[in-house]
Amino acid sequence: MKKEVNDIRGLAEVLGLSITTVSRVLNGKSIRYRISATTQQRVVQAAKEYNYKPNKLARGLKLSKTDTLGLIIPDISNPFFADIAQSIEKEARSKGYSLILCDSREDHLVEKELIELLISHKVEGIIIAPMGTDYKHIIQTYDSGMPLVVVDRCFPEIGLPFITSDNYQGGIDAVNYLISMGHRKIACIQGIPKSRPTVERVRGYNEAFRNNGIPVDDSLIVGNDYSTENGYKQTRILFSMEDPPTAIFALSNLIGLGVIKAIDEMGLKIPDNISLISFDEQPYSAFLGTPMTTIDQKKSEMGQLAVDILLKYITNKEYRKKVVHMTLKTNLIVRDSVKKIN
Amino acid sequence: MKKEVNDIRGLAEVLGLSITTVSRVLNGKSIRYRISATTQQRVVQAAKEYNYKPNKLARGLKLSKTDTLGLIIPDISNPFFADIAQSIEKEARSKGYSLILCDSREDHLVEKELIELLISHKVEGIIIAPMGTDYKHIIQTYDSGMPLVVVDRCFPEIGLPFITSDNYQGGIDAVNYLISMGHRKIACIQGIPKSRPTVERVRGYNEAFRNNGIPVDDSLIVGNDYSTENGYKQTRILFSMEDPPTAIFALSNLIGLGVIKAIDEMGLKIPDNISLISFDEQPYSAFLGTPMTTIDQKKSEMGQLAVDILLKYITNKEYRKKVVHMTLKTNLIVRDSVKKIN
DNA sequence: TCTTCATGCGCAAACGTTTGTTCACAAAAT
DNA sequence: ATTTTGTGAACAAACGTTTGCGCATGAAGA
Repeated sequence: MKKEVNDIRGLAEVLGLSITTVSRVLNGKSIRYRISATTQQRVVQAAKEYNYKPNKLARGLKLSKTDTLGLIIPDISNPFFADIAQSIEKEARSKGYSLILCDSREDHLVEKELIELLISHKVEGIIIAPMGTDYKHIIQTYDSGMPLVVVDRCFPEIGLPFITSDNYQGGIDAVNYLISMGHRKIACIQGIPKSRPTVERVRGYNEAFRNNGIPVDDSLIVGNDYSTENGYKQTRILFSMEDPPTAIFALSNLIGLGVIKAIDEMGLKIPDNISLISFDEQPYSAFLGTPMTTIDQKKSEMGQLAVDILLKYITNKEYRKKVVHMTLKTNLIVRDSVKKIN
Repeated sequence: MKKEVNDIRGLAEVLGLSITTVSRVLNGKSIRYRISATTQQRVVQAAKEYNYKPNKLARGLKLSKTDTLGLIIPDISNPFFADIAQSIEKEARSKGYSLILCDSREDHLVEKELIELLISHKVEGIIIAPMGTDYKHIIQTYDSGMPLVVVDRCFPEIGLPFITSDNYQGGIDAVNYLISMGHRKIACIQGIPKSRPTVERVRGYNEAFRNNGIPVDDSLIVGNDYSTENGYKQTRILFSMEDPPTAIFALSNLIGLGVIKAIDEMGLKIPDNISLISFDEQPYSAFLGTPMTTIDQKKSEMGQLAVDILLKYITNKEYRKKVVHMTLKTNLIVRDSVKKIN
């Protein structure tokens, strides 16, 4: 039976060479250090044979290079973020990086701790989809020199690199469409109120009304987070009004699901009794009770670009001065959940 | 401005103490090494003040303790696995562990490489939802001493710890229900044919027929992976037969979605033209065109238990001799996608 | 024959921790 | 006055790598 080799030392021993030489060959520095061709081949061969893989801890300690990125997501069970996470993982690994996954559960304190956790893990960079209401901890991390890019819930007012959807235009498109279908009394169920996607989508909502010369009723802008529960609750409340809206603009796929649940429970029908349009397309969107009209986001592009930019920051110190702000087009997918009225 | 402290050395310097003493205090070994109470307080205070966090690489190298677990998932964009991943992340972190997330994309070769990657990262244990067709690489890793637990796609025939659903009973329940609703010609669209969940669910399918004294038509057991595409394609094929089935048993939520898509495209209705029951409940299941009857799995329990068991393996060498095999009850959720016939 | 040079490889320090052992000092015991 | 004891803290090695520098050896040039 072959000797167990877990060390570079072990490998060096079976080869009768020094650790130094083995390391050099394995790191492709043979020419630079004039290692003979035969030695080179022997080392490579033995490394394969004994399945030697360098210890990433030791390597990371020595080189300050851990081949690891950190990812902080507010809720991985939300398919929107699961999709982003998947594309990030794929892109990262294809570039030789592993991913430490953290789920902040939309908790600000947890988010702070997770950043520190990632730092102590010596990740080379961080991709974060933050809660989106506060950025002190994030900018502080960024300013300390940690390569970092924000996805989805960005902060355009400060110098943090981000990549997100064009939520403003998405909001305009959604509401324009509703208005073009004759709707005037349109409720908007928000995500986290101060988070950028919500702010922008609401801004689009307002802008669409203004463009069409219709006054906005602020009392129809309700809700406070991206969850199904919020969608459900707010819909029930909206329909407890004497004159409920004719349409709802749900600011996330989860909210949309909550709206449907409430509508369902009340024995009402989409779009007969209420029209619905929801942000974020999902595989099931087309197969819901009423196929849903949605605003699609380029999730996999978002993840991929986030990694590419982050990697540029990591490898190119000069590039780090550029603060990349990137906005991805959204796409209105018309189905059956909006009724033409009047 | 305060001096920057990234080192234990830096911290020791500002304190005028040796590295040794600082380390001991921070690791709670003050009594054992007779560090005075005042020194103790000074150290703790300074550590907080300078926000010192030990370098996990150095610590891991020295202690062979990385506080890191590896997770390999075949497809994180599949909400079934996203849910499991979420509960795993939560449970792991609550126990002080971080998670390296890997997505094997149902690719056997990738899966092998990912295991080696995790090993070189010196994770303390691995949770893997494998492709489920081959286990050589997995058992080899396990035998080498790496704590490991398999979730979902297990291999009961070999000595690998696992935790999965009672897919056999789930299959029986589903088909029993269909039969009780008068169905006899029931198609089964499989996941990966040799993977355990599929094998067991199909076994349940057969058993239910036998129990009811009905012969099984093997030609109705079709399909070859857990994807939406598979569900779609097989449904189209099934309906190209002269005498199509009256019901379909879809062996995953993704397959179920594919079935719906095909039915939809053909202008047919669930359950009028075809009944459907699908494995794995999802938040949207209740709100589909026809609210879907499903077999629910205890996903978060699965994740949580996987971590708990893995941690026992890690911390308790004795426990490692026990090979835990755990099976979680499934639950039939009846909705409207199955019609009573005859 | 003696110096110079190219070739091929190894020594040892360093990365940031932890920890067995040792050391210095003062107080107590002899 | 000397030894013992107790107290508090530091020295240095080790974890598995990488790498600047140095050290042999033999061939070529003087």
